Amino acid sequence: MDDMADTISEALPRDFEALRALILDRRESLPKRIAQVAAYALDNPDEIAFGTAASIATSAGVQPSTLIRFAQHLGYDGFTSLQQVFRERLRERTTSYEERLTVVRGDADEGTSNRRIVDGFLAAASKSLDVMSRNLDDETLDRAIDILHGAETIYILARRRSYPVASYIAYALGKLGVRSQLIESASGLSPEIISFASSRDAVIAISFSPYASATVEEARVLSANNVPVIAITDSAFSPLAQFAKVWFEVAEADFGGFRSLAATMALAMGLTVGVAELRRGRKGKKSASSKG
Amino acid sequence: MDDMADTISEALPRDFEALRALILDRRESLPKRIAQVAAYALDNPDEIAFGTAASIATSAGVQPSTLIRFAQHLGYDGFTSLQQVFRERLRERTTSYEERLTVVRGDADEGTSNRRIVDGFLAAASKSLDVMSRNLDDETLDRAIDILHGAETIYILARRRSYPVASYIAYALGKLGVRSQLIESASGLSPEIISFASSRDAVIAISFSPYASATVEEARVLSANNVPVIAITDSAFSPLAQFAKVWFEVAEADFGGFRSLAATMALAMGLTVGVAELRRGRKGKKSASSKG
DNA sequence: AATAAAATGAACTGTATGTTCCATTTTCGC
DNA sequence: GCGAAAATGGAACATACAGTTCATTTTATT
Repeated sequence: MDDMADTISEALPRDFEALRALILDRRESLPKRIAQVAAYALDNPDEIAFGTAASIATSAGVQPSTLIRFAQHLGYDGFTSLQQVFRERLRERTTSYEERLTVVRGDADEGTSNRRIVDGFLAAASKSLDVMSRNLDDETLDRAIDILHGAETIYILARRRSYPVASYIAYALGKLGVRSQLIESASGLSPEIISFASSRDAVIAISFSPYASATVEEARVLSANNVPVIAITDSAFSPLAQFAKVWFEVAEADFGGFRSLAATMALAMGLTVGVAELRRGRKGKKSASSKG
Repeated sequence: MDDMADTISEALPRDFEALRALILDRRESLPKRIAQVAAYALDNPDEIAFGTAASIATSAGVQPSTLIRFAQHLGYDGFTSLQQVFRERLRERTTSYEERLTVVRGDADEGTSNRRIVDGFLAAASKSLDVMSRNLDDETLDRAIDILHGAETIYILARRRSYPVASYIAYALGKLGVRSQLIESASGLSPEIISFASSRDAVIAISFSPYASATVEEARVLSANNVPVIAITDSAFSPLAQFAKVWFEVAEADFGGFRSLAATMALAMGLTVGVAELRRGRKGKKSASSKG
């Protein structure tokens, strides 16, 4: 049955993704120490890429020889060949914008000055996404979506710089069939509209320093009327953070005095689609069911 | 005068950026072969990070010993210490989103399903920025900004999904002291407002498939009245591309049917600030002067 | 043009590294 | 519970590597 060293024609992985899949696939059947190395490898791919067999073995808590055995178990002829895959991964990783902007061979003038401006905004956006990806708390997100899920109408509060996000949320919610009401600064009807909101509704309030007074005031009123407030803001000292039931701290990078909206947008879309998803599959009401 | 090996107290670079600056700084004064290595190093940092002294020397077309001399010229005590800097660079490079989404230890369940949705939007945004960074043409950008620079009033045309971008442009232009007029779908006044536009003005029209008929129609009318149109759209087949004086092709990645706006936003900000910059320093009218 | 100084090429060397080997322990089948 | 097979630890081994050295060439100085 077992055709060990014979017909290993299953082309052994040359790229990291395939290797990772292979390891996860065989995880169950690996010997204890080998599995220990496998786990370490997937958790510390950079270490494998850069370290020496001895140093890796030490920090993984095994003997160097186990590393070779691990590689051979997977079909590689030694640790070195396996290490190549981990190095390739770093090679192929796309360059970050910050780097692309500075790591140009010539002293400075790469592209026109206009290009440099756009690059600056691209870099700011990229950085913001990065920070968001690291800092976003799963539980906060779940609580926010849970609250929005139960709301009859979702009110959206934002002015000035935050307004584009609000308008996008309103548009997306509309497309997804979720009832929402955008509070615009233009219309003087804000007080009337707000007075309709009840505890069965919910509010998404978006505001960054310097906080638009209208947004803050309206959020305060709504909160006082027991309408749950989800706030997207930039610090714990934000007035919105005080009376929000759930609040997100979003740190947007800026360029030339204009802060990015990329991370806020992504979060907004996540909230929107998250709510819609939950409403669609009403059966699994609270617990977020894992779909495909 | 020259205090060579004596007082090298100028802390030698431990991070790549500083090293790069150091190399560029001394570029002129380096011996031929050393300079050859320096150029190769900045062009192929990944090779330096992973290769052996011998392999690098071969592909750089020098002797291995030259690599050591290069390192020592910069103040490092050997090739290995220099190589550490190149390796650190790869280590610190933030993981891309696509990777972060797939390279998770467990089979699938990293974070909640809501988290996965937000991650999806973050990844889409990141990808969009990446594509934009690669495809944006400097000349197109310069021409667009040049046209907008000469405009008395900038009209902004966008509906539905593109509307948030338009509202952000309007906000930013306002803050920067550039006269602009946002054409909203809500107000039935569009035709009247549009009729005021002349060839001394300009239009930014934003529309993606399926193109909002109002945007297309209004852009057509304006173009017919000799108002120059800058279009931001998604393909050469877009109706906007036909009568636009300058048009940008923006490929936004999507997640769950909702396309990102990150790249469009960055471009929009670039246009906005680019125009404002140009207007501020009116002296250097056409050629983009290098400031600071 | 002659001399000194710097730079370069190429072989050599000590060391650090991956790998192999074998004794010991653990796991599994009967 | 016994025996076989697999897995593991640890030391010995071979080699591939960075770094050194020295002869040669190139560049600068007088």
